[in-house]
Amino acid sequence: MRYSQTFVPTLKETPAEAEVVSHRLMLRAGFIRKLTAGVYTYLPFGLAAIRKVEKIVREEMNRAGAQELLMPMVQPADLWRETGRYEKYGSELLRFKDRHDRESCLGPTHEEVITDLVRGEVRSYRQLPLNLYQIQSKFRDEIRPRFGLMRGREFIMKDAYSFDVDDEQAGIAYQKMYDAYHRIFNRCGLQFRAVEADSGSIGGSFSHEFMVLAKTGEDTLVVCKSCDYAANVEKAAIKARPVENQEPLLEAEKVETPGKRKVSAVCEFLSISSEKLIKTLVYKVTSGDGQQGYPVAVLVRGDREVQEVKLKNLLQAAEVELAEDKEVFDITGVPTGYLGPIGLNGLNGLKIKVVADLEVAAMRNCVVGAGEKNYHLKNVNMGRDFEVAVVADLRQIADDDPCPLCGGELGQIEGIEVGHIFKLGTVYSEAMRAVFQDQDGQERPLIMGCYGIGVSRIVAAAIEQNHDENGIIFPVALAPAQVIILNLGLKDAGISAAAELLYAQLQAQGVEVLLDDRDERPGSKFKDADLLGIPFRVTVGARLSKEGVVEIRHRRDGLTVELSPEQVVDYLLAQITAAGPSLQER
RNA sequence: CGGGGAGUGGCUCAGUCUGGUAGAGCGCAGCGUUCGGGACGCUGAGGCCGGAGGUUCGAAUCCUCUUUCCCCGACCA
Repeated sequence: MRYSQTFVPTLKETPAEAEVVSHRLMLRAGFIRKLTAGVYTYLPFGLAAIRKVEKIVREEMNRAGAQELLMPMVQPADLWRETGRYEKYGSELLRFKDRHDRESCLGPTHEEVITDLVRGEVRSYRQLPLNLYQIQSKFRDEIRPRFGLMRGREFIMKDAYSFDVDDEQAGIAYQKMYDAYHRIFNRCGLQFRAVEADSGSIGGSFSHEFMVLAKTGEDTLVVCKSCDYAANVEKAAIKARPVENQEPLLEAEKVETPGKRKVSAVCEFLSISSEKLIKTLVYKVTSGDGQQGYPVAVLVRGDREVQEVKLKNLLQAAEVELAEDKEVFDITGVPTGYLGPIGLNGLNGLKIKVVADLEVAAMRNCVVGAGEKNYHLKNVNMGRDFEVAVVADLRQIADDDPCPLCGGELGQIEGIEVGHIFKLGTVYSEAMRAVFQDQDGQERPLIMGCYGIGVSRIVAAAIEQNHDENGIIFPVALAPAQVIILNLGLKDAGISAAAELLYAQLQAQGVEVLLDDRDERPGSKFKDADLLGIPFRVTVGARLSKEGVVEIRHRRDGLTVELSPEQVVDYLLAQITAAGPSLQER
C-alpha cells in the first residue's frame, strides 16, 4: 500500500460527536464515518482491521469443526411468529412491509432462520452433530446507539448455531466453542475474561459472556480474588445463606419520622444501621408476552440494590422498571419513603404482589415504612407481621459478599461484551418442530446452542484497551498493516530508493506494509503513523545519508533501534513473529 | 420512550440574549520560503446559517411547527 494512493482521511481535530476513545480514534484515524445514528461506513483501514478479526474467527471456528454459511438479512415475520418473538423481541426488531404487504424484518439474530433451515434438512442422528456459522451484518434498532462501533445499530457479528442429539453432546459442542473463543480472543491480543451471564432475550438455560476488560465497558463483572469465579453482576448469584438472626421478636411499634424518606435519613434519625431497614420498591412490570402491565413491590435490605435482571427473570417479565415517585403515589396512595409491606394495597382494589430478597427473610425486628406519610414501623418481622408471595435472590451482589464458589473476596471491574455463548436446549427446536430420529427411531427435538461474537465491536474494544494520547496501538494481529515506512526524503534519490527497496523486500516476505510516500512534512507523517497504530515504524531519512542507518520504532513502547537497511527485514520479521502467531497462520 | 443539549464553509466553533454587509482557527487550491514530531508568508475558493411557515421595511438572530444529531437512564454482540 502506498499512502499517497490510499483512502485514509485522518483528522487533526476530534469530531464533536465522539465520546469514548475508540470512537474518537476510529474517526480521527479515518477508519469509519457515520452515515446516520449507529450506522457507519467502514473505510479501507477500518475494514482491514475488521477483516483481521474475521480471519481469526473463521480459522478458529473452522478448527473447532464449525462450517460457514451465509443467511439472509431480510426475514419473514411469520418465521418469527413461530417462536413468538415477533411480538416479544420488541422494537429493537426493525419491521417493515414489502411491496406485497408481506410483513418482514431485518435480522437482529438468526435462530429462527437457522432452525428453519435445519428442520428441513436434518432427519437423522447420523447427520449430527452440526455447527453452522456466519459472519454477517446485523441490524438491531437500539434505543440508544452510542460509542461508535461499540454499540451500533448495524454491526458485524459472527453467529454460530449448534445442533446435537442430547444434552451431553450439546455440552461438548458448548465446550468446543468456549475453548475456541478463548483462542480467538487470545489471538486478537485482548485481555479478556469469560464470565457467567444472564441469557437475556435469546433464551436458554446457561451462558457465558466474553468480556474485554476496559474502563469504558458497559457491563460490570464480579471476579473472585482467590478462585476462577467470574460473573456478570446481572447474574452473580448470592449463594451464601444469610445469617439467621436469633434476636427475640419484639413488639411492633409505630414511630414518627417527619420528612425522613431516604434510607440514610431514616437510619440516622432512628439511630439504626441500614441493615435493620427494609426498603420497599415499586416496580412497573410488563408481562412476558408484552401484553399486560402490573406493579410489584420488592423488598431488600436498606443497604442493598435490587438486581433488575434477577427480578425480571423471577417474574418472567418482558420488562421491569422502577416506578417514579408520582407513579408510586398513584399506585399505592403512599408517598415514596414511607412505603412498607404491611397493608400494602393498590388503590382501586388493585393487588400488589410482594416479593422479598433472601436476606429480608432472615432479618428480625426491622424498620419499614408505615404506609403513611411521616411514619415508620419498628420491630417488624416477616411471617408475623406480613407475608410475601415469593422469597428469592433478588439483590445485586456486593463487594462484601463472599465468592459463591470459594467464599473468597470479590472485586468488581468493567468490561465490554465481545462474545456470548448460550446453551439453548430445545427452546427453538420445540417451538419450530425441528426434530430428528434417534437410533431407536424415536423422534426428538434437536438440542441447540448459539454462539455470538461482535466482530466490529472487537476492533473498538481492542482500541479501548490499546491506545495512548497519540493514537491507536494495535495488537499486531489486528493491525491493518504491520509496518509503516516513512520516506522522509522524497526528493532525495538515495533515501527514496532505500525506502522503496525496503517496501518491496518486506512485501516479498508477506509483511503488510504501508509506505508513506506522501509529499508531507515529517511531523505530519509521524503523527499519522502514531494515530493509525501500526505496530512498527521504519523511518528512512537524512540519517541514512549521514550515518547509513534507518530508525525502527515500536509503536507500543516507543522502543527505538537504528539499523542499516540490510538488517531491517530480518529484524522486523523476528519482531512480528515474536508479537504473535498472525504471520505463520496466514 | 422519559430527561438534558446542539444543528452556521470539509472539521472545531463564535455570532442568536439586544433583528441591519455571515465570521475565526484548522483543512483545501496556487505561489514562495521551509523540511526528523501536525511549519511560515502571500493569494484564493468554499455557506439559500437543518427544513417549512409566520412576525418585520429587514430574520442565522424573534414566534410556531417539523426534522436530524449528541449526552444521561432501561436493551445487547
